[in-house]
Amino acid sequence: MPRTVACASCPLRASGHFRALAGSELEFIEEFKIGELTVEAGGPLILEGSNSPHLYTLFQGWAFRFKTLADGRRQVLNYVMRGDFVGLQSSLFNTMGHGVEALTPVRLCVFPRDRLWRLFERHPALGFDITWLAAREERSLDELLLSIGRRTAIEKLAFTICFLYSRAQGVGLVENGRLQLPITQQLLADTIGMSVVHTNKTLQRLRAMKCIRWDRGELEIVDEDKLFAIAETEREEPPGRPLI
Amino acid sequence: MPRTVACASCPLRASGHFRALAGSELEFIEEFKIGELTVEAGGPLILEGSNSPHLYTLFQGWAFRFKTLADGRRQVLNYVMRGDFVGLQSSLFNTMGHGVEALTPVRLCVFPRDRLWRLFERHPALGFDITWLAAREERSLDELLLSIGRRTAIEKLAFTICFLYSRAQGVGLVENGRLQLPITQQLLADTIGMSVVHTNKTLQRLRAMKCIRWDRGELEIVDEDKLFAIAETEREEPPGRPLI
DNA sequence: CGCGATTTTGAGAGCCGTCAAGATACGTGG
DNA sequence: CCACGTATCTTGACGGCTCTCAAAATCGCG
Repeated sequence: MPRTVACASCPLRASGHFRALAGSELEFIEEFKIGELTVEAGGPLILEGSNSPHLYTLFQGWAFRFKTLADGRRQVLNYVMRGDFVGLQSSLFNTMGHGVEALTPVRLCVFPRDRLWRLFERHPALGFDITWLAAREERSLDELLLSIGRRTAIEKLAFTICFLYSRAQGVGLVENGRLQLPITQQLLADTIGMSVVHTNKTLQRLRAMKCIRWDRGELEIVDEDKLFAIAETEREEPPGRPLI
Repeated sequence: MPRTVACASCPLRASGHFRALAGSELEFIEEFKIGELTVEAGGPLILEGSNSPHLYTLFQGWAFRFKTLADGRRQVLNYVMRGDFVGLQSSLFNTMGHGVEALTPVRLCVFPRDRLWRLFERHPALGFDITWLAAREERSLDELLLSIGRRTAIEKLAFTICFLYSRAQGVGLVENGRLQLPITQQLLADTIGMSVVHTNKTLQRLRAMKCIRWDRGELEIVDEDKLFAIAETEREEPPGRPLI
């Protein structure tokens, strides 16, 4: 039995959450992939400021992108869930502007960045897919920026929960309306630019309002309409999502 | 005399701030371009939530990207300067998640979004360029996010000024260390997620510290080292920047 | 010169951060 | 299975940064 999964029999691809590929595209990706990487929970996946020779697609577990200041203040930029592509920046600028860290044990497909150009050349549709993913990341950041900059504490929290829930739902991580969320309140605080203490108190307001239930790492949205109304955001993920 | 400029004699391209193109690429862009658009200061360039059939490259003036909440709260996401490409989101998702508004009279090259696919297909290098631009936008957003979420008021302001100055310098808008900045304090406040009042008071602290001079819309950085130290950021723009 | 937009200043309130300590959950080893 | 240590969550008090409100001063433009 091979240690790595063949792309043709990739369980993620079979899940139906991603756009179907032409046979030749799949073949190319199969050849593009040079291995798999496993990282334990809490381990670094990409170092801030590094010059990584690899690109990755996460196919199991959770991770997060972040930036830090010299004195340790940290900002979470986004969460990395299965199907997400990371490491593009070092391919284009020779340096990663952000770090990536595992939240749970994580498994990733590894691609060599020096063959990225060939991907664009041989399979424009895959190049288009990468642009699609970059634009989607940009859209997420736009929304988080609006949130941190202009929403109130409770709105920020509601938004972030809606955002995580929608994304997780988009890749089939929600079962019976429940989601296993491996996120501490400290991390949540670093996502919305607040202190842990105030994050905690605001979270309790959302619980008291019967919007959400969240204990032992399991999130359930009790009153979806109310929560999304507070967050003032859309429920949908853009369709036709690619998977490299 | 033609009303529109031929790409081959584009003054922006001749400025030396952008990567050189192969002849066939230039020809393609020439054909890709279907016209020019002029918008007056304060006018909308792209409407939030719209489904624009066009892509644009701004070649004269300043604009900004933003998102708003229902009650009018506004967050500036980034500034659009000459050479910047806007409108990609509607090509990929059929809807713009943000608006774009002109700060000064603005001129743009117009491209039809339904021919974007052909660009990837015929000229992978140009597709790669678009990915490059998207990744660069993402990097800018990462930095702004860190700023709004985790920097103090004076650090936010210092960072934003450094950011604007560096970008403007990268496209030749800085002359004798001076930059014409068409930005009001209200806009600056909406960029860093603060109120105008506090933005104003913080700006005066930076002036008192002799870091900057800024009046009548002209910005001069008096003590570059001090300002960048407060901002805790790098001075450089990634090299090899493309222009579509 | 006059009007609207922008900048500046002051005062007071409140949201949110820091500090600190206790409670609970989780993982590990005995 | 229990004991223990560490990480996480929770709670309370207090201070201050930043907001809102309001008004005056200045700038830009016709």
